Amino acid sequence: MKEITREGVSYMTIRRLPQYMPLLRAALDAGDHCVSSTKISDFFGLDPVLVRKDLASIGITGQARLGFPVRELIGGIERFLGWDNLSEAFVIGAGNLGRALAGYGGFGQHGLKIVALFDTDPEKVGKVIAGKRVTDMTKFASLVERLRVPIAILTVPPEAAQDAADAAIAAGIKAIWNFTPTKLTLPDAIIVEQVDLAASLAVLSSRLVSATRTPRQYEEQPVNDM
Amino acid sequence: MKEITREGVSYMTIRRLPQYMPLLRAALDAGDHCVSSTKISDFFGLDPVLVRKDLASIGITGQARLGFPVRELIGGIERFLGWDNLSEAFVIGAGNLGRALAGYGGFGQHGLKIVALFDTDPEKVGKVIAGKRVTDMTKFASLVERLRVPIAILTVPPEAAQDAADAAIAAGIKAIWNFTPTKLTLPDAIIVEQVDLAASLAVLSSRLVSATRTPRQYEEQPVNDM
DNA sequence: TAGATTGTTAATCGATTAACAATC
DNA sequence: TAGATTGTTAATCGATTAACAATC
Repeated sequence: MKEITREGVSYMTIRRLPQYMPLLRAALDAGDHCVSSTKISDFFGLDPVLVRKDLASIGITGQARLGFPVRELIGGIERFLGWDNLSEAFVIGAGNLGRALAGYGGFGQHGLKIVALFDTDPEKVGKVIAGKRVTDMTKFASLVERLRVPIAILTVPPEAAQDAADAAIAAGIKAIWNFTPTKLTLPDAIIVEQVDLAASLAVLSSRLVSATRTPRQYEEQPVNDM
Repeated sequence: MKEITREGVSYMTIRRLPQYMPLLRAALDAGDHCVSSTKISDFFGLDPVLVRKDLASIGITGQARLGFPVRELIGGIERFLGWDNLSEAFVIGAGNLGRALAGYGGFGQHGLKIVALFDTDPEKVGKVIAGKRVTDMTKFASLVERLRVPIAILTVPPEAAQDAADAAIAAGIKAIWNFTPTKLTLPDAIIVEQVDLAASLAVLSSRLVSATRTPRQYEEQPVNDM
């Protein structure tokens, strides 16, 4: 088992690594023992050197002439991302978005296990979504402590986001995956990952404007990457 | 009305611009005529020069000693992003995620108007979500053509994503906001913006691994930005 | 061996930060 | 005027790409 490096891995590399996984899993299913950086890069329109750099930066090496051993590659990426051990998460906010995330079956492959949803609305409390119970928010702190849940997924209305985040931190949550558009002010030690739909939409709509208002320009737009 | 530049605006700038908006709207509500780059940058932990560069790149200039006129600033950003004219969108896939997006009231401020949802499931067709009707997917093409809807928001199951995208393009859709984890293969002229939750989760979980497996490291992690 | 592929070192490119003059 | 703030030019930093030697 190779040593996984942790320092010196760039932000962009971390974002690309999970994208490699479906291709690698497909290769494994097809019975391939090795996969070349060229095969990976072709699929994503990347430079093969970039793929090798990504893999080298987490300590995975290939073999000249053969490529990278698929099984080790998958294991290495999973280990680097912490996807080899499931991390448990609570969803705060059992609206449509919270329920959509709770119902998504794919997070298991990404090392995430949603355990329960929380809400303040008595109408919602008690319901079960994809096998996960909607629990009253008053029980949040004690359950975080008892189950040592490290992650809160925030899907409350924007105006409730800061309070919910504060409550989560007070309860001992280590990381917040924030799906609300609210910018949170939290202690530095807390890990916050923002899902910024406004930014994503801005990229889309600014390209659309370029394409429609000045048709000739859209071929010169920066490539999709996010 | 100042001229808005379109070329030479970086990807990161485009992603930051919408984040400035809530602060600017708040300043406007508070009756401020001007806001300085320092005030904006403080709020986000950015360098004030970066804010000025962002604004300069879309052709907005400030006044020494005063800062930037709030009203012009808001107008300029909205115009650059195309948020001054509402773009209409169809949601394909009326599951929890599609319904969550259809029910979100904030897109109007971001120049997006969700007009209807589409699904193949007869159980869902006919229902109304936040005033938007769930329509049978068979009617998609004719409605895109009739209403000249430029944007499709893709919230179908992963395995249905490519087919749905192909259908959208065939119908005349110009841009796809893809919420599925499926990498789409589409003509170059089509604008695709990927909401990549796996990438976002990878950033979160790799930091969490660093923090828990090697506690001393987490202070040296790259800053939040997404 | 020959050739495909990796891994490393240097060059390029782009974005951010630093320094400082210009302005109101 | 003095001082806060902008805008520009240069320096730094980081990520990507190019060139090429090493390897199986």
